Amino acid sequence: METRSSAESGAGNGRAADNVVAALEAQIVSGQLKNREPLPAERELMEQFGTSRTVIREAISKLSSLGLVETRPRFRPIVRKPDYATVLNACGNVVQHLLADKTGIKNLYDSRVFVERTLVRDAAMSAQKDDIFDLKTALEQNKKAISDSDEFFRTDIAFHGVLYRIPKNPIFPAIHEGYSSWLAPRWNNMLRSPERNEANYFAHKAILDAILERDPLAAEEALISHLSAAWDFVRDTFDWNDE
Amino acid sequence: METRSSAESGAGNGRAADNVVAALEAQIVSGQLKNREPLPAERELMEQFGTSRTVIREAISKLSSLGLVETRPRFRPIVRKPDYATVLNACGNVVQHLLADKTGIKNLYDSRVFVERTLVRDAAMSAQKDDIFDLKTALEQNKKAISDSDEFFRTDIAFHGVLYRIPKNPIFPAIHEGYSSWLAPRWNNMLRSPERNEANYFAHKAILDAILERDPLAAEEALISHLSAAWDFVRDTFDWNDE
DNA sequence: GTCCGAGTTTTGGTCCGACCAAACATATGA
DNA sequence: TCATATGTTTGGTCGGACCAAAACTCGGAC
Repeated sequence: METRSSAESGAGNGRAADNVVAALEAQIVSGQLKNREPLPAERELMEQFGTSRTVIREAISKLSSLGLVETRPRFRPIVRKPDYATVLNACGNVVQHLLADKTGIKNLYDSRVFVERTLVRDAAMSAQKDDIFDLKTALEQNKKAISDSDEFFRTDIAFHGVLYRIPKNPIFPAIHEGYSSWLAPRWNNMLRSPERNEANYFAHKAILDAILERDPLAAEEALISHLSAAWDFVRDTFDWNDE
Repeated sequence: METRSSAESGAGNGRAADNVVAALEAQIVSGQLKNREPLPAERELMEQFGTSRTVIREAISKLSSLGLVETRPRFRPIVRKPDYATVLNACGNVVQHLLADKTGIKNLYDSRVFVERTLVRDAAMSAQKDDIFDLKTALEQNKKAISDSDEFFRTDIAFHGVLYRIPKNPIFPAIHEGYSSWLAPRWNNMLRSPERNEANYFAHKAILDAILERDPLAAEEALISHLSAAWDFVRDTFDWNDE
C-alpha cells in the first residue's frame, strides 16, 4: 500500500507484476532505460519496486514475451524498443501451431500471394528508378545463382523482398520476414535443381518485364503464375502425416 | 522446426521450464489436455514433472504468452488450442507501441487500404451469391443506423468485415479483427454525425455497386476513395503531441 | 602498457517452505 | 430447493537459500 514507489497505476491488484511491467514498459518507451542496454539486476529492481524477486522475474518474463526485452538463458535481459520485427517475432511462436496441417500452410501461402499480387501491381504502376534498379540487381543475383540451389534460394527470397520494400511502409518488409521464416522451413525438403531455379528465374524476369512495361495486370498475372507453379511443385514434396 | 526436444534435459540446460512447456504443449496439441478445460493444479504438475512450483509457474506463464492457455488472475489456466485470433492477440500488445506516433498509425492504416483494395477487386471478380447477400445485408444495416453514430460505427466495421470473409481464408477475418481493435480506439475522438454516417453509407454503396457490376477497377477506386476520405477526416481530429 | 588467466563478486536459475486471500467444494438451515 | 455458512483447495506473493555461470578484479608475464 505504501511501499509502492512511482505512479501506482492502481488499476487492479490481481497481479503485482503488472505494475512492474507497466513501470518498466514506460521507462523503456520513454528512453529512460536505453535501447540495447541491460536491465538492472533483479535484486536491484526488487528493491526499487519494493517487491519480491518472484514478482520481478514474472514481470521480466512478461516483458520478454512482449518483445520489450531480449532474454538469453543466463544473461541480463537486454532492453529492446519494439519495432515491426518484434511484432512478427511475437506472432512467430504461435503461428507454428497453425502450420501443422496442410490447410494452415495453404492459408498462409494464399495470403502471401494475395499480398504480393498488389505489390507487383503497384510496382508496375509507380515503381521509382531506384526500385527498378533494386529489382534488376536482385534478378541479376538470381541469374548468377542458378547453379547453386542454396544460394538461389536466398536470392529468390531477396527478389521478393525488394517488392515488399517498394511501398516504403516498414510493415511490409516485416511481413516478408514473417513469410520467409515461417514458410521457408517447409520448403526444405523440396527438391532443388538448376532447372527449377532457372524456371523461377524466368518467372521473376517475366514479373520484372511486366513492371518495366508498366503493365499491372501482366505483372499480377506473372506473379500468380509464378507462385502457383511454386506451390504445385512443393505441394507434393511434403510428407503430410494428415490429409 | 525441431527447435526443442521433448525428452529429458538433453539439449539445453538453461531453462528447466522449457521442458515443462514442451511437454504441456505436446499434451495440448495432441488433445491429451482437452481444449477449454483447466490445467491441473500447479502443485500437481509440480509433482508430475518432479520440479518446483517456480518452474511450473514459469512454464505456465510461457504457455500463456504462447496463447496455449488463458490465464485470469486467480483462476485455473484454461487450455486453449491456438487459432488465428490467438496470433493477432499475441501481436496486439506489441502493436500498441507502434501506434504511438502519427507515422505508426498511418503505416497501419495504409496497410489496411492495401489489403482491402485487393479484397474488393477479388469480390468484384468472384463474389458468390451468399457473399453478395451478406454485403447487401451489411449495407442495409448501415442505412438503418445512420442516425445512431455508435451503432453505425459497429455496422461500418461489420460491412468491411464481410469483405474479409469472402476469400474463405481464416487469416483475413483475423486481420480484420486486428485492424478494428487496434485502429478503432484512435477513432474515438472523431466527431461523428449522421452526415458523416450517410457519406460513409454512400461510399459503401458505391463499393457494393461496383462489385455487383463486376467491375474490379471501379470497386478498388471506390474503396480507395472511401478510405482516403475517412483518413482525411480523422487525421486532424487527433491531438498529435509529436510532429 | 597491453594482454591474459586465476580468483572473487555478482547475478540469474532453481528450490523450499510458508502465508494469504480468493475460488471451490461441502455441509447446513430455512 | 435454494441460499448461506464453513472448510478445503489453490493461485499469488514472500523471503531465504544454494548453485553455477557470467561479470568483474587484479596481478603477473611479455
